[in-house]
Amino acid sequence: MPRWLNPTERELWLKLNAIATLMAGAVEPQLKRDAGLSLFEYHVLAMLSEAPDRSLLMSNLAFHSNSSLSRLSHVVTRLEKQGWVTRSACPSDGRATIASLTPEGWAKIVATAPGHVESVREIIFDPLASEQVEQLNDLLQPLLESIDPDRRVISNQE
Amino acid sequence: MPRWLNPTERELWLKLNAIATLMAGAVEPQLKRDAGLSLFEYHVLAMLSEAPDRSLLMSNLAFHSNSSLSRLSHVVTRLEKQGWVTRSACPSDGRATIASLTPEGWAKIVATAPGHVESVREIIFDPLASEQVEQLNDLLQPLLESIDPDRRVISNQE
DNA sequence: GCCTATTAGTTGACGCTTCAAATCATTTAT
DNA sequence: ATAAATGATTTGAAGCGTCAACTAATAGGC
Repeated sequence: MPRWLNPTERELWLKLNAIATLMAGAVEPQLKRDAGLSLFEYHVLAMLSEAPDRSLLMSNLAFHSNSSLSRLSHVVTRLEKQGWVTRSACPSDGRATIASLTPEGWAKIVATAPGHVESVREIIFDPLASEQVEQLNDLLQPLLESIDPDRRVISNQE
Repeated sequence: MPRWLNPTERELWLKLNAIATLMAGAVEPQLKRDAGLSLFEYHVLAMLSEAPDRSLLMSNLAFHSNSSLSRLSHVVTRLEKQGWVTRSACPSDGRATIASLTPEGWAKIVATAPGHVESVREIIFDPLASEQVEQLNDLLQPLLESIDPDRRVISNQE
Protein backbone atom coordinates (compact mmCIF):
# COMPACT_ATOMS: atom_id res chain seq x y z
CA MET A 1 0.00 0.00 0.00
CA PRO A 2 2.54 2.67 0.93
CA ARG A 3 4.71 3.97 -1.89
CA TRP A 4 8.05 2.73 -0.55
CA LEU A 5 11.29 4.35 -1.56
CA ASN A 6 13.26 2.64 -4.29
CA PRO A 7 16.96 1.92 -3.61
CA THR A 8 18.22 5.17 -5.11
CA GLU A 9 15.66 7.23 -3.25
CA ARG A 10 16.50 5.45 -0.04
CA GLU A 11 20.19 6.10 -0.59
CA LEU A 12 19.58 9.77 -1.28
CA TRP A 13 17.37 10.13 1.78
CA LEU A 14 20.03 8.59 4.00
CA LYS A 15 22.64 10.80 2.37
CA LEU A 16 20.61 13.95 2.89
CA ASN A 17 20.12 13.03 6.51
CA ALA A 18 23.79 12.34 6.98
CA ILE A 19 24.77 15.64 5.39
CA ALA A 20 22.18 17.54 7.40
CA THR A 21 23.40 15.95 10.60
CA LEU A 22 27.14 16.09 10.00
CA MET A 23 27.78 19.26 8.00
CA ALA A 24 27.69 21.69 10.88
CA GLY A 25 29.97 19.42 12.87
CA ALA A 26 32.53 19.53 10.07
CA VAL A 27 32.64 23.31 9.88
CA GLU A 28 32.01 24.32 13.46
CA PRO A 29 35.21 23.19 15.19
CA GLN A 30 37.29 25.81 13.36
CA LEU A 31 34.81 28.52 14.37
CA LYS A 32 34.63 27.40 17.97
CA ARG A 33 38.37 27.11 18.27
CA ASP A 34 39.37 30.30 16.49
CA ALA A 35 36.46 32.57 17.38
CA GLY A 36 34.43 30.93 20.13
CA LEU A 37 31.33 31.04 17.93
CA SER A 38 28.81 28.42 16.90
CA LEU A 39 27.94 28.24 13.22
CA PHE A 40 24.53 29.65 14.00
CA GLU A 41 25.93 32.59 15.94
CA TYR A 42 28.35 33.30 13.10
CA HIS A 43 25.52 33.15 10.63
CA VAL A 44 23.44 35.61 12.59
CA LEU A 45 26.33 38.06 12.79
CA ALA A 46 27.08 37.57 9.08
CA MET A 47 23.48 38.28 8.04
CA LEU A 48 23.49 41.46 10.11
CA SER A 49 26.82 42.52 8.68
CA GLU A 50 25.45 42.39 5.15
CA ALA A 51 22.18 44.20 5.85
CA PRO A 52 21.71 47.92 5.27
CA ASP A 53 22.77 49.77 8.41
CA ARG A 54 23.95 46.39 9.64
CA SER A 55 20.46 46.11 11.12
CA LEU A 56 17.47 43.85 10.63
CA LEU A 57 14.10 43.30 12.22
CA MET A 58 14.12 40.22 14.38
CA SER A 59 11.65 38.52 12.04
CA ASN A 60 13.81 39.22 9.02
CA LEU A 61 16.90 38.06 10.83
CA ALA A 62 15.09 34.89 11.90
CA PHE A 63 14.15 34.25 8.31
CA HIS A 64 17.70 34.80 7.03
CA SER A 65 18.99 32.53 9.78
CA ASN A 66 16.50 29.72 9.13
CA SER A 67 15.51 29.96 12.73
CA SER A 68 12.47 30.37 14.89
CA LEU A 69 11.95 33.75 16.47
CA SER A 70 12.33 32.15 19.84
CA ARG A 71 15.68 30.58 19.08
CA LEU A 72 16.89 33.83 17.59
CA SER A 73 15.73 35.81 20.58
CA HIS A 74 17.76 33.63 22.93
CA VAL A 75 20.84 33.86 20.73
CA VAL A 76 20.57 37.62 20.32
CA THR A 77 20.41 37.90 24.10
CA ARG A 78 23.72 36.07 24.30
CA LEU A 79 25.25 38.11 21.47
CA GLU A 80 24.08 41.26 23.21
CA LYS A 81 25.86 40.18 26.38
CA GLN A 82 29.06 39.81 24.35
CA GLY A 83 28.57 43.35 23.07
CA TRP A 84 28.26 42.33 19.42
CA VAL A 85 24.61 43.16 18.88
CA THR A 86 22.12 45.67 20.27
CA ARG A 87 18.35 45.74 20.23
CA SER A 88 16.32 48.85 19.61
CA ALA A 89 12.67 49.68 19.09
CA CYS A 90 11.40 49.97 15.56
CA PRO A 91 10.05 53.52 15.01
CA SER A 92 7.39 52.48 12.52
CA ASP A 93 6.01 49.46 14.39
CA GLY A 94 5.89 49.37 18.15
CA ARG A 95 5.80 45.57 18.28
CA ALA A 96 8.97 45.11 16.31
CA THR A 97 12.59 45.01 17.44
CA ILE A 98 15.60 45.97 15.38
CA ALA A 99 18.80 44.03 15.93
CA SER A 100 21.96 45.88 14.96
CA LEU A 101 25.59 44.93 14.77
CA THR A 102 27.82 47.00 17.04
CA PRO A 103 31.26 48.17 15.91
CA GLU A 104 32.67 45.37 18.09
CA GLY A 105 30.38 42.90 16.35
CA TRP A 106 31.53 44.16 12.99
CA ALA A 107 35.14 43.81 14.08
CA LYS A 108 34.37 40.30 15.23
CA ILE A 109 33.14 39.05 11.84
CA VAL A 110 35.81 40.93 9.96
CA ALA A 111 38.32 39.08 12.08
CA THR A 112 36.51 35.76 11.87
CA ALA A 113 35.34 35.58 8.27
CA PRO A 114 38.61 34.75 6.50
CA GLY A 115 39.35 31.68 8.58
CA HIS A 116 35.78 30.50 8.40
CA VAL A 117 35.50 30.96 4.65
CA GLU A 118 38.78 29.15 4.15
CA SER A 119 37.48 26.24 6.19
CA VAL A 120 34.18 26.14 4.27
CA ARG A 121 36.08 26.24 1.02
CA GLU A 122 38.30 23.35 1.99
CA ILE A 123 35.51 21.18 3.28
CA ILE A 124 32.66 21.98 0.93
CA PHE A 125 34.04 23.39 -2.29
CA ASP A 126 37.44 21.89 -2.83
CA PRO A 127 35.92 18.47 -3.52
CA LEU A 128 33.47 19.95 -6.06
CA ALA A 129 34.16 21.17 -9.60
CA SER A 130 32.58 24.52 -10.41
CA GLU A 131 30.23 22.77 -12.79
CA GLN A 132 29.05 20.57 -9.95
CA VAL A 133 28.47 23.61 -7.80
CA GLU A 134 26.11 24.96 -10.44
CA GLN A 135 24.31 21.65 -10.80
CA LEU A 136 23.90 21.19 -7.07
CA ASN A 137 22.63 24.70 -6.75
CA ASP A 138 19.94 23.98 -9.33
CA LEU A 139 19.02 20.55 -8.04
CA LEU A 140 18.73 21.61 -4.43
CA GLN A 141 16.46 24.54 -5.22
CA PRO A 142 13.23 22.53 -5.54
CA LEU A 143 14.16 20.59 -2.43
CA LEU A 144 14.57 23.76 -0.40
CA GLU A 145 11.31 25.16 -1.71
CA SER A 146 9.51 22.00 -0.77
CA ILE A 147 11.02 21.90 2.70
CA ASP A 148 10.30 25.55 3.34
CA PRO A 149 7.24 26.47 1.30
CA ASP A 150 6.67 30.02 2.54
CA ARG A 151 10.19 31.13 1.89
CA ARG A 152 8.96 34.52 0.84
CA VAL A 153 11.41 37.37 1.36
CA ILE A 154 10.13 39.66 4.06
CA SER A 155 10.35 43.35 3.36
CA ASN A 156 13.32 44.92 5.04
CA GLN A 157 12.81 47.08 8.11
CA GLU A 158 9.11 47.85 8.51
CA MET B 1 44.12 37.16 0.71
CA PRO B 2 41.37 34.71 1.63
CA ARG B 3 39.80 32.81 -1.23
CA TRP B 4 36.27 34.23 -0.92
CA LEU B 5 33.28 32.37 -2.21
CA ASN B 6 31.95 33.41 -5.59
CA PRO B 7 28.23 34.20 -5.87
CA THR B 8 27.22 30.68 -6.88
CA GLU B 9 29.29 29.11 -4.14
CA ARG B 10 27.84 31.49 -1.63
CA GLU B 11 24.34 30.68 -2.78
CA LEU B 12 24.99 26.96 -2.55
CA TRP B 13 26.51 27.29 0.90
CA LEU B 14 23.48 29.20 2.16
CA LYS B 15 21.21 26.65 0.54
CA LEU B 16 23.02 23.72 2.10
CA ASN B 17 22.76 25.39 5.47
CA ALA B 18 19.08 26.08 5.02
CA ILE B 19 18.38 22.50 4.00
CA ALA B 20 20.46 21.12 6.84
CA THR B 21 18.63 23.32 9.31
CA LEU B 22 15.10 22.97 7.99
CA MET B 23 14.82 19.44 6.62
CA ALA B 24 14.23 17.67 9.91
CA GLY B 25 11.65 20.24 10.86
CA ALA B 26 9.73 19.48 7.67
CA VAL B 27 9.58 15.74 8.25
CA GLU B 28 9.44 15.51 12.02
CA PRO B 29 5.96 16.89 12.76
CA GLN B 30 4.25 13.91 11.14
CA LEU B 31 6.42 11.51 13.18
CA LYS B 32 5.87 13.35 16.43
CA ARG B 33 2.17 13.63 15.89
CA ASP B 34 1.48 10.11 14.64
CA ALA B 35 4.08 8.13 16.56
CA GLY B 36 5.54 10.35 19.28
CA LEU B 37 9.01 9.88 17.84
CA SER B 38 11.74 12.29 16.83
CA LEU B 39 13.36 11.73 13.46
CA PHE B 40 16.50 10.59 15.22
CA GLU B 41 14.68 8.08 17.37
CA TYR B 42 12.90 6.72 14.32
CA HIS B 43 16.18 6.46 12.51
CA VAL B 44 17.76 4.50 15.33
CA LEU B 45 14.84 2.06 15.43
CA ALA B 46 14.91 1.76 11.64
CA MET B 47 18.62 0.95 11.55
CA LEU B 48 18.13 -1.73 14.17
CA SER B 49 15.16 -3.17 12.33
CA GLU B 50 17.24 -3.73 9.22
CA ALA B 51 20.25 -5.26 10.96
CA PRO B 52 20.78 -9.00 11.27
CA ASP B 53 19.05 -10.20 14.43
CA ARG B 54 17.70 -6.65 14.68
CA SER B 55 20.82 -5.99 16.75
CA LEU B 56 23.88 -3.80 16.43
CA LEU B 57 26.85 -2.84 18.53
CA MET B 58 26.41 0.62 19.95
CA SER B 59 29.36 1.86 17.87
CA ASN B 60 27.85 0.51 14.68
CA LEU B 61 24.49 1.93 15.52
CA ALA B 62 26.08 5.29 16.27
CA PHE B 63 27.75 5.19 12.88
CA HIS B 64 24.55 4.29 11.05
CA SER B 65 22.75 7.05 12.93
CA ASN B 66 25.37 9.73 12.23
CA SER B 67 25.58 10.26 15.94
CA SER B 68 28.09 10.41 18.73
CA LEU B 69 28.20 7.45 21.06
CA SER B 70 27.14 9.70 23.87
CA ARG B 71 24.06 10.98 22.11
CA LEU B 72 23.14 7.46 21.11
CA SER B 73 23.62 6.15 24.62
CA HIS B 74 21.17 8.71 26.01
CA VAL B 75 18.62 7.96 23.30
CA VAL B 76 18.91 4.20 23.73
CA THR B 77 18.28 4.69 27.44
CA ARG B 78 15.01 6.44 26.57
CA LEU B 79 14.07 3.83 23.96
CA GLU B 80 14.80 1.13 26.53
CA LYS B 81 12.42 2.78 28.95
CA GLN B 82 9.72 2.66 26.27
CA GLY B 83 10.40 -1.06 25.89
CA TRP B 84 11.49 -0.82 22.25
CA VAL B 85 15.18 -1.63 22.68
CA THR B 86 17.27 -3.73 25.04
CA ARG B 87 20.96 -3.68 25.80
CA SER B 88 23.03 -6.81 26.31
CA ALA B 89 26.70 -7.60 26.75
CA CYS B 90 28.69 -8.54 23.69
CA PRO B 91 30.04 -12.09 24.20
CA SER B 92 33.18 -11.53 22.15
CA ASP B 93 34.22 -8.18 23.62
CA GLY B 94 33.51 -7.29 27.22
CA ARG B 95 33.67 -3.55 26.54
CA ALA B 96 30.99 -3.58 23.89
CA THR B 97 27.21 -3.38 24.19
CA ILE B 98 24.68 -4.83 21.80
CA ALA B 99 21.47 -2.91 21.26
CA SER B 100 18.54 -5.02 20.05
CA LEU B 101 15.04 -4.22 18.91
CA THR B 102 12.36 -5.86 21.05
CA PRO B 103 9.19 -7.31 19.48
CA GLU B 104 7.43 -4.17 20.70
CA GLY B 105 10.07 -2.05 18.99
CA TRP B 106 9.61 -4.01 15.79
CA ALA B 107 5.86 -3.53 16.00
CA LYS B 108 6.45 0.17 16.56
CA ILE B 109 8.35 0.74 13.31
CA VAL B 110 6.12 -1.56 11.34
CA ALA B 111 3.25 0.62 12.44
CA THR B 112 5.14 3.88 11.95
CA ALA B 113 7.03 3.33 8.71
CA PRO B 114 4.22 3.70 6.17
CA GLY B 115 3.12 7.11 7.36
CA HIS B 116 6.67 8.33 7.68
CA VAL B 117 7.71 7.11 4.26
CA GLU B 118 4.65 8.69 2.72
CA SER B 119 5.55 11.99 4.33
CA VAL B 120 9.18 11.77 3.17
CA ARG B 121 8.00 10.95 -0.31
CA GLU B 122 5.70 13.93 -0.45
CA ILE B 123 8.20 16.38 0.92
CA ILE B 124 11.46 15.18 -0.59
CA PHE B 125 10.75 13.10 -3.65
CA ASP B 126 7.56 14.38 -5.20
CA PRO B 127 9.26 17.61 -6.26
CA LEU B 128 12.15 15.69 -7.86
CA ALA B 129 12.19 13.75 -11.13
CA SER B 130 13.83 10.33 -10.88
CA GLU B 131 16.67 11.61 -13.04
CA GLN B 132 17.27 14.37 -10.55
CA VAL B 133 17.34 11.86 -7.72
CA GLU B 134 20.16 10.03 -9.47
CA GLN B 135 22.06 13.24 -10.13
CA LEU B 136 21.70 14.49 -6.58
CA ASN B 137 22.81 11.13 -5.29
CA ASP B 138 25.97 11.36 -7.34
CA LEU B 139 26.69 15.01 -6.65
CA LEU B 140 26.20 14.73 -2.91
CA GLN B 141 28.51 11.75 -2.58
CA PRO B 142 31.79 13.72 -2.65
CA LEU B 143 30.27 16.24 -0.27
CA LEU B 144 29.38 13.55 2.24
CA GLU B 145 32.81 11.99 1.97
CA SER B 146 34.45 15.32 2.58
CA ILE B 147 32.26 16.12 5.54
CA ASP B 148 32.74 12.72 7.10
CA PRO B 149 36.13 11.45 5.98
CA ASP B 150 36.36 8.26 8.02
CA ARG B 151 33.01 6.96 6.92
CA ARG B 152 34.36 3.44 6.94
CA VAL B 153 31.80 0.73 7.56
CA ILE B 154 32.46 -0.89 10.87
CA SER B 155 32.32 -4.66 10.91
CA ASN B 156 29.05 -5.94 12.17
CA GLN B 157 28.84 -7.37 15.67
CA GLU B 158 32.39 -7.96 16.96
C1' DG C 1 -14.25 54.51 17.79
C1' DC C 2 -14.41 49.87 20.04
C1' DC C 3 -13.80 44.93 20.22
C1' DT C 4 -11.52 41.23 18.34
C1' DA C 5 -8.02 38.95 15.81
C1' DT C 6 -3.55 38.97 14.38
C1' DT C 7 1.32 39.97 14.60
C1' DA C 8 6.12 40.74 16.88
C1' DG C 9 8.68 39.47 20.22
C1' DT C 10 10.18 37.69 24.90
C1' DT C 11 10.42 34.45 28.61
C1' DG C 12 10.96 30.21 31.43
C1' DA C 13 10.62 25.42 31.84
C1' DC C 14 11.70 21.23 29.91
C1' DG C 15 14.12 18.00 26.94
C1' DC C 16 17.92 16.81 24.14
C1' DT C 17 22.90 17.23 22.76
C1' DT C 18 27.54 18.06 23.93
C1' DC C 19 31.46 17.79 26.58
C1' DA C 20 34.56 16.07 29.89
C1' DA C 21 35.27 12.68 33.23
C1' DA C 22 34.92 8.08 34.74
C1' DT C 23 34.65 2.91 34.27
C1' DC C 24 35.97 -1.26 32.77
C1' DA C 25 37.96 -4.42 29.16
C1' DT C 26 41.31 -5.43 25.81
C1' DT C 27 45.62 -4.86 23.50
C1' DT C 28 50.45 -3.59 23.31
C1' DA C 29 54.98 -3.09 24.95
C1' DT C 30 58.49 -4.67 27.87
C1' DA D 1 53.33 -11.36 33.41
C1' DT D 2 52.51 -6.47 34.19
C1' DA D 3 52.06 -1.85 33.30
C1' DA D 4 50.60 1.40 30.19
C1' DA D 5 47.88 2.65 26.33
C1' DT D 6 43.86 2.28 23.72
C1' DG D 7 39.04 1.32 22.98
C1' DA D 8 33.82 0.93 24.08
C1' DT D 9 30.63 2.77 26.60
C1' DT D 10 28.19 5.32 30.24
C1' DT D 11 27.25 9.22 33.13
C1' DG D 12 26.17 13.94 34.88
C1' DA D 13 26.44 18.71 34.27
C1' DA D 14 26.06 22.55 31.36
C1' DG D 15 24.31 24.74 27.29
C1' DC D 16 21.16 25.23 23.58
C1' DG D 17 16.54 24.71 21.20
C1' DT D 18 11.59 24.03 21.47
C1' DC D 19 7.27 24.71 23.14
C1' DA D 20 3.59 27.02 25.28
C1' DA D 21 2.31 30.96 27.72
C1' DC D 22 2.55 35.78 27.97
C1' DT D 23 2.91 40.87 26.84
C1' DA D 24 2.23 44.46 23.98
C1' DA D 25 0.96 46.73 19.66
C1' DT D 26 -1.29 47.03 15.22
C1' DA D 27 -5.01 45.87 11.92
C1' DG D 28 -9.77 44.73 10.71
C1' DG D 29 -14.70 44.61 11.04
C1' DC D 30 -18.85 46.89 11.82
